[in-house]
Amino acid sequence: MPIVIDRVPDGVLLATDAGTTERVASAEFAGAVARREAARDDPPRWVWSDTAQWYPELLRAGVRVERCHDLRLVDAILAGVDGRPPEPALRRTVAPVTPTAPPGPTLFELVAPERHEPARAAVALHAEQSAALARDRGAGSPSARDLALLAAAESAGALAAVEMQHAGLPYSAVAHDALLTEALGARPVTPEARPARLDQLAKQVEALLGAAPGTLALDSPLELVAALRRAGIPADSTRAGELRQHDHPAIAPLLHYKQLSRLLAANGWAWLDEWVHDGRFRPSFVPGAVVTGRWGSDGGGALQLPKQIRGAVRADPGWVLVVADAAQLEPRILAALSNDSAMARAGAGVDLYAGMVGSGAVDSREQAKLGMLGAMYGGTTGQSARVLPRLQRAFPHAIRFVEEAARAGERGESVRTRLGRTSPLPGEAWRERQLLAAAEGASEAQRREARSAARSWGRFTRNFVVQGTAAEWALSWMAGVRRRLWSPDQGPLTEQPHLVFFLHDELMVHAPRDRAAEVEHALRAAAADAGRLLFGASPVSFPVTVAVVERYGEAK
DNA sequence: AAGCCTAGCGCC
DNA sequence: AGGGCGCTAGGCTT
Repeated sequence: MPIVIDRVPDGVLLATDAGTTERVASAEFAGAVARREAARDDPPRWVWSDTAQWYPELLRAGVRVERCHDLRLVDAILAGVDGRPPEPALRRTVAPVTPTAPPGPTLFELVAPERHEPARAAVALHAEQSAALARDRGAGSPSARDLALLAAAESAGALAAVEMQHAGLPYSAVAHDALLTEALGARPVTPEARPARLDQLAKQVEALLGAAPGTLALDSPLELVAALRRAGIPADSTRAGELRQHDHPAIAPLLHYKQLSRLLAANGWAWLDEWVHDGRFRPSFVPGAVVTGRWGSDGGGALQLPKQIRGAVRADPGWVLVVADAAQLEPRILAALSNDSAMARAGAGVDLYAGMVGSGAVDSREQAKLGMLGAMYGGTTGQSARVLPRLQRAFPHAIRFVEEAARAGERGESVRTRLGRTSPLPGEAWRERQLLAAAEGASEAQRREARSAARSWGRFTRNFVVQGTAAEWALSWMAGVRRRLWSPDQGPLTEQPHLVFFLHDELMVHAPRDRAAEVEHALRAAAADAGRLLFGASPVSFPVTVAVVERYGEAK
């Protein structure tokens, strides 16, 4: 649903081509918009179907959008709250536009001027959504204020995602290549050939397992397990964790092979060729991809950039990377959600886990971390389960909160994040199973399976409230950082401090060195803002660690 | 050839 | 019997 801009009575700018039959070239359009934007004191909020669809082209034309309302993303949230399917008109029919793609059809050519239905639908949807965001849904439902905040944060995230793709993460292909060469040997002439170091390790493993050179497909788990067994290693799988349990001379080189093979397959030269150009890594980010509200990615693997290669992420000369990480975000979120004052006190410093040790609740930082992760994920075994009783005594409100979220899921109910994002309900098969198991004459096996499925859904809802609220905090943080860095008068986005990376609880800003302190302040201040936005006067703090570095690998 | 699944491992 | 993802390779089905 493309774009003409118009004022609507509440001061919102609406993206619609209703009433306009003129064909306008997009550059011309963008220029007109830019002038109009610059003349305003009160920044407009653009309303459009899909930020990822429309914003890249505007950015390329030099137009930055400060605020928007993403109909598709907001509708998905509201649909979840109201338990209805998402609006079909907002289904994505065209792939999102690559920020660096050569200009395709202009915005106006994408919809013939004689067909205004999509635009009219956009107007109607926006009216509906505005009403829905303001509607009181009764006790226990998210407030209009919270949903509006969530809509704004989600939409701001969508803008930031496009801007990050547009700017790209500064990345040294030379450094990456050097790193690969150091680990694997020189780049083979053909992509199928095994680099020297990898080949050497493969032959070593074959020899140690008693196989002839070139006869063992190390990348095939089935073949490898068989070969291990033939060599007297009682392996059930080829997972690194299991292999380490076995004592055999072939294990060490095999683990090394697997590590290098992984590096080559996931982030080797092919990856470099595909994703790094002109000194920038431009992965895709997908806001709202995960039901909890976390972002996803669909190309480039932005959210899985291995620590091993982060040294290749390098600021431009004279610039720095300001890398900020929200310290122990999820347990802090839980402390705030549950109003657990003991946990809030433990989190008064920068290290919540150390604070838990200091309060005497647990013996070690490692124990604190494992225990909290287990509590938030629903772990029932190992060390995390052993620590749980102590956590329960020390932080009863926090533990009760996640337990109640788990029980709700086990009953087949939905749960909500702080701002109201609602978990999906289990499917029909799940319900059927629970009913059958509860009926008279159900077999022991049926009851056991139903119980297991219920527990599993409970682990999902248990985690949903924490992971989802953490995602809301992170979106609010990002939106705040973006707002604080915003200055449309100072030229293009990439000539001033700008966001380049986001990783669930971590933000990175690429900035001229002499502006690093200002950026650091923005990152810290926005984090404090985010805490207040979500939790008001809660005593829980949300400290961020900030590193000003030239290479991402130096942070942390 | 394309699509789907699993194994395994990378990130949080 | 620990939550959420994406990606690759192998291996199967269509």
